[in-house]
This record gives sequence, structure tokens and C-alpha cells, in this order.
Amino acid sequence: MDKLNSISLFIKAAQYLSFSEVARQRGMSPSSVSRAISQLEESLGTRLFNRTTRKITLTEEGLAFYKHCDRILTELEEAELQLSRSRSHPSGTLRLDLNMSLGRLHIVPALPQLLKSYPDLKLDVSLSDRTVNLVESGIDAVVRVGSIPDSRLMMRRLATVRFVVCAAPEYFDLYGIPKTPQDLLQHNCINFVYPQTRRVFEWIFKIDKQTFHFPVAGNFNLDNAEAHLEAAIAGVGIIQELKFIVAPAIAQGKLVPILEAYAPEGEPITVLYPQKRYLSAKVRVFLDFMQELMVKLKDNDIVE
Amino acid sequence: MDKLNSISLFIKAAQYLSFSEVARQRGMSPSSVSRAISQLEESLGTRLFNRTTRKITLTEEGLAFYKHCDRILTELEEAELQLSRSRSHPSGTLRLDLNMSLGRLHIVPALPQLLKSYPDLKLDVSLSDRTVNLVESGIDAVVRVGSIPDSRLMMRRLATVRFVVCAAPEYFDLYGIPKTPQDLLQHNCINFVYPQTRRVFEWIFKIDKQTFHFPVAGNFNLDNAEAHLEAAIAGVGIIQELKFIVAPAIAQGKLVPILEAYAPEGEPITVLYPQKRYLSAKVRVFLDFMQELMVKLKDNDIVE
DNA sequence: TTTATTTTTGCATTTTACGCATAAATATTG
DNA sequence: CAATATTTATGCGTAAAATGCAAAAATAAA
Repeated sequence: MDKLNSISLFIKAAQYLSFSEVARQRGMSPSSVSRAISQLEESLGTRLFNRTTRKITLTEEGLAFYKHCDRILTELEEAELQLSRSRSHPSGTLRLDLNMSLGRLHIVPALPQLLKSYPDLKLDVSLSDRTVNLVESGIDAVVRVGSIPDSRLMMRRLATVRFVVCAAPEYFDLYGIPKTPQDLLQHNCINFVYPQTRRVFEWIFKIDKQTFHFPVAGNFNLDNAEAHLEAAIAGVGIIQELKFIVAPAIAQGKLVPILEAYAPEGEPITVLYPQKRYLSAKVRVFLDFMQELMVKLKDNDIVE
Repeated sequence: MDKLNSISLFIKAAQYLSFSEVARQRGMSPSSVSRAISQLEESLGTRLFNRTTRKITLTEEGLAFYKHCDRILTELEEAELQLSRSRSHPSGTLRLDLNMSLGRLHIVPALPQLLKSYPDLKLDVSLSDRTVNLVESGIDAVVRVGSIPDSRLMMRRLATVRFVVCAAPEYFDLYGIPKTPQDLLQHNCINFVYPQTRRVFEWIFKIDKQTFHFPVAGNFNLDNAEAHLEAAIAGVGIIQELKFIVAPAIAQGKLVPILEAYAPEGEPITVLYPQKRYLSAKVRVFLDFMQELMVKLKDNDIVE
């Protein structure tokens, strides 16, 4: 018999001074109660009840133990209650690591709304694109753009974001508008370099439903997506960039999209979080928040 | 797995952040630890650890639960420690019910010594000769003189006390000294009446190794042993009384014993206490105290 | 890239718990 | 005072649970 259960039975027995009554209330046989208490006494090495075949009374030691244990069980219940509360009511610190660009441009601006909805929630947000160890770093959720290698983490695919090829209208005025991917070879294409691997991002196009990786040339390499954007706005050259990065500039007429017929499959926007079972409230709430945010972005035609 | 054990394992795991280490320390297999924690999480409905196959870290909820439970387990240990202390170190109130005469004349005067030896001990003493229900009345031990009907109580026979026939020297000066029990029929014998049953105590003698009950006559009946004694000292008549009652008066020459050759078997002095298992420290200490007291009485030839 | 460590899971075995029937003892009731 | 009913304790057979081992999966370290 579970010691904690024995103690719980002991407490009831001490209150009702009857094993049978406890047995009735707990839906078990009187013999089980009797045995449970006996074993508890054995393990404590102390007799808790004085017994006759018809009556039991607490020994002095039993009374002392009862007072202790009553409080202990209450505290344990409180501890469990707090857990179940934190399960339904998000609180504590939610630690996030967000894709640099998506985070800065779209998620972080929306996060105050999340805090407003859950006043007990605190946020600890980092922006990066590296692979983080959720377990070690204590991070609760990670948002990434692009395909993710398999891991033991839970993944939820939120949306797809397309690549857009574009440049400043001034650039096109000077050098003309490419009509096919091949035309890009005659243009100054600003390459993006992955900060981690230092490898140059290969432009992608879809021609007749087939996807092609397309090395392009240029005199300006950058390893930061927003600097990449700024360079294009400045008229340095053409870029292929994720739509959520260039969308505001396009809307403002600072950039003009081209080659839309050759747009490749988009990249997935994914949120990763530890284990599925017993998802904590704060992570659950963040997942919902991201879903809603994606709906808004979809409405604005920024993601799909 | 016992929930309390699971919690204990959880606490160790939270401290070492390793199931294997806990398993080593507790001499069990890592799989058991893993399963115990999993089941605890299941029962709480909350994930306590973030896991990889090589590392575990506490979740925020796990940390909160850890803080709670660490204290709870400590308190439980304290409760058990207190029990084991009270088992070895007598404290609390020792409730006694003592035979009226033996209690008043010999036990109560010695009890201060017991209190001196165990400063944490309190005494609650009643003097009576009735049959008491130890369980219901909450009495820890009862001292009785005379044979005891079988019961579920533990009995320890401490000594035997003889009956003594005696009277004041002034009485014998007036009426002569009886030489045989039969001679008593010519004397004024003060009868003792049992207060409960109102039956007259029948004098007992041993003649040629045979015990005889012997109704004697008199004009003075009493239901109190010490009043009985006082009446004899006053020279009213002859009494047959327990030795521990008359011994001081005999020692002082106030009473003179007679018919010692016919002295019957004595009455047992018995201490009764509940159940044998897990005898509480205070009762154990009282039993020892009574043994010692009886040794002294034996040395003074008051009991045998 | 290889090695070693750590968590997890399936499986066979041992241990433990549970309820029933029964015994023992004692309040309660007529 | 006797009969009845209630309560605790125990033996026993069955059912459930825990345990350790072996092996798998995954990852940190070398």
C-alpha cells in the first residue's frame, strides 16, 4: 500500500475513529484499511491507535503524528493545486527564440498583445537563427523559417512564406526588368550569406513545375536579411528574399516584385517546442497566439 | 510505485539532474527511476522535466513543485523523527490508575522520582480499584492487587503481597493473643467490605498447606483499607490486611502481627497496559519504575 | 567519425495489494 | 442477562503492479 495513501487513510481514521467508516467512504474493504494502518504503524515503529475489536482511539503518538500529517497532506494538495492552476492559467516566464527577421518584423510587435491577454505571463525573447538546444537553454519554444531537420522536438507548421524577387524601381529604370531567371545573369544580384555556415544562399525558381537552384552573380554579399533589404531599397541590385521581409517595402513602392510567374515553393514557418504530453499553459497559449498571428499575415497576403 | 517514493526520487533527480545518478544512490535500476518520475508526471498531469536522451532539466512547473515537495518531505521526516524520539525519550502525559492503598502508600510517594528522571513526562494519576477500560478512558497503565480476570491487556506480575493478621498491642493486652485461626471466632474482627460489590472480605488462612476461607465475626465493617488500618490501630479489633498497608504501623509498634504460621498465599501485584507491540516509551519507563519500586519493597520485606 | 553515456521501453519474474470469507471480541438491544 | 449485530484482524486465492535486464534510441564527448 502506498505510504501516502496509508497516511491519508490514517487521517480519516483518526477523524472518524473507525476503520469501517473510512472503508465505506473510500469504497474499499475494512480489511484493507486495517492492514494499511498496521503497515503504517510497522513502518513508523509506533502504534498509532489503541484497538479493541469494536473501537479504536488515538494513542498520544498517533495524535501527534495526525497533527503533523494533516498539515503535510494539505500542503501537498496545495502543491498539486498550484500545478493544475499553472496548467490552465499561463504564468511564469515564457522563453522564446525567434527567427531574426520574422521575429523583429512581425512577432515581437505583436507580443505586447499576448502580455496584455495574460498579465501573469513574462516574456524572455531572443532573436537568432541558430539551432538551439531547448532542453539545455531552458527555452520553451522556437520559431524558425525553412525546413527543419528531424529532432525529438514537437513541430507545428504554421504557414508558408514565398520568396519574392525584387529591386528598387530606380534600379529597374537604369537596368531594365528581367523577364526570366536567366536574365538575372545580366544583373547585379545581391547575395545573402548564411551567417552560420557562410554559404551563399542559392536563388530558387520554379520553371514548368520544376524547382531549380540558381547561382546568381553580384558584387555585394550580406549576411543580414534586413541589411539585404536595405541594400535593395538603396538600388544596389536585385534580391530574392522572403515575402514577409520585403512586403512593407513593396507596399510602399520602394521595391517592385518581378518574375512572379517563376516563384518557387515557399519556406515553412515552424514553431518547435519540447514534448507533446503535458504541454504547459504558456506554450499552449503561445502556439495559439502564433496561429492567430499567421491568420493576420495570411489576410495581408504576407504568408500562405 | 509509492507516490511518496516517487516524490523523493523526483527531488533527488531535481538536485542531481540525472536519473542514473539517483538510481545509483538508491541502489535501483535507472529504468525504475525513469518510470517512477513518468508516473508522477502522469498523476500530476504536468511535465516536471525536460528530457533528452542524455540530459534532463527541470521545467518551470517542476521547479515550483520541487520547492513545495522538498519542504513537505522534510516535514514528514520531522514527524517521523519526533515519533522515534518519543519512543526512546518518554514525554507527554502518562495516565495511571493505581490500586487505592498501594498507590497512596507506596507508589504515589515514589512517583516524584520518576518525574525527576524524565522532565518531559507529565502524570495524571487516579486511585481506584474498579475495572477500567484502558482504551476508552485513555489510561496508559493500571496497577492492581489481587487476581485479575483474563483480558486482552498485557499483564506484568510485579510481586506478591502477603496478608497479615494483626491488632494493636492494647487490644491484645485486653483480650489476649489468638493462637489459631479458630481462636478468632472469640475476638472482634474488623471486616473489610469491597466498596464495589459490598461483599465482605473473607479471611484466608493456610493450614497444613491447605487454604481456607474463613468467615469471621465483628461489630465494625469498613470499606476503606486505610480506615480499616486506623480502626485496628485504635484498638477496635483484629484485622487481616495486606502487608504493605500494615507494615509501617507494625514497624512503629502500633500493631502486632499474629498467626504468622497460618499466613496464606499472597495476592499478586499486577500492572496492566494495552497491547504489547510498540510499547510507548512512557509506559515502558513506568514498568521499569514499578520493577525498581518492587525491589525496594522486597528489600524492606513488604512484598515478596 | 567513433565511442560511451543516458533515457526509455518491452518482457519475464517477483512482489505486493485487494477482497472475500471467517474468526474473535465487544457494544447494543430486548 | 442473553442474543444479536457491529467492528477489527487474519488466511488465502487471485489480480495488479513493480522491478531488473536487455536492447533501442539519441546525444555528448573524444
